[in-house]
Amino acid sequence: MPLPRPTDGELEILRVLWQRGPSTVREVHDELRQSRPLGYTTVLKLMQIMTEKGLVRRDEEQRAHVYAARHARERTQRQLVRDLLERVFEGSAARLVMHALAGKTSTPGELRQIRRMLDEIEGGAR
Amino acid sequence: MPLPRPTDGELEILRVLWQRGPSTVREVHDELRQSRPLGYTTVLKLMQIMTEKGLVRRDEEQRAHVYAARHARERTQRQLVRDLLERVFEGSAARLVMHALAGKTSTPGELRQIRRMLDEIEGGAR
DNA sequence: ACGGTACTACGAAGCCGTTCGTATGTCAAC
DNA sequence: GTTGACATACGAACGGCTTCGTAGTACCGT
Repeated sequence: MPLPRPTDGELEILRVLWQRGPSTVREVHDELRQSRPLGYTTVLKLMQIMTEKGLVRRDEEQRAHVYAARHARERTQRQLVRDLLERVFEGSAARLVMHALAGKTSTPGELRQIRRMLDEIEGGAR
Repeated sequence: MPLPRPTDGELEILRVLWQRGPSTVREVHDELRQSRPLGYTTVLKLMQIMTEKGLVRRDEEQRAHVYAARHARERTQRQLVRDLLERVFEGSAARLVMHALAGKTSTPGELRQIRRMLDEIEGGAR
């Protein structure tokens, strides 16, 4: 069973977990509520489903269960980029990269980092 | 009304329309059927919904209506990249780029093209 | 003219994602 | 012990996506 692509709502929760580390439903809810109104049990239910799907792990030691993202942010990001690549760019990473660079301004430091990455790729292939 | 993010099924159809140009339901269906079993009316219904949403345009001159993607592939790609950027990368284009480059091997020509793009960006900022 | 073929339109079912209300359980403090 | 605060579990409603069956209609060949 390949881990499923997180839905929009699930991604919101994962973002909080990645940023905060292991958290209770209340903590996640408090966080999310700051950007939009949202019932407590809504978050609870969602996180229960995410547990079933294997997107998060649940520690039931305490009365208030503690949830943690099952996979590191980087791994999930990589999965989603790969997914977009296949569905929309027919595998051409370069086209995706160019859209990303064109659409959003990056800092000089980031650009330098990308160049370094290109160097590594070309160096390794040689 | 901002144009909605295409669903997975809609994206499949858009890919065919971008590749083939304006097409009838039958032509799209014939194409899609080669990768997976799929009823004719399923494709029809989906394309009707896409028309309502404004994702495609429909020419009803002929008995078999001719559908065309409303927006060029590049524009939709840009939209989806931007969307992923906000939802998953919190706006950091560089992080997205690096995942894209790391995950999939690119050809030397593509890599050169990316470098040229970096040059343009830095040149413009100076 | 008739029969078959091909097309559109429509409705409905099934599943999933999101949302919330309610029921139930636990714990601490008074 | 009773009450209040707070937790989980669960069911249900609602909408959206996907799928298909059926009905109606236009066209073409014989």
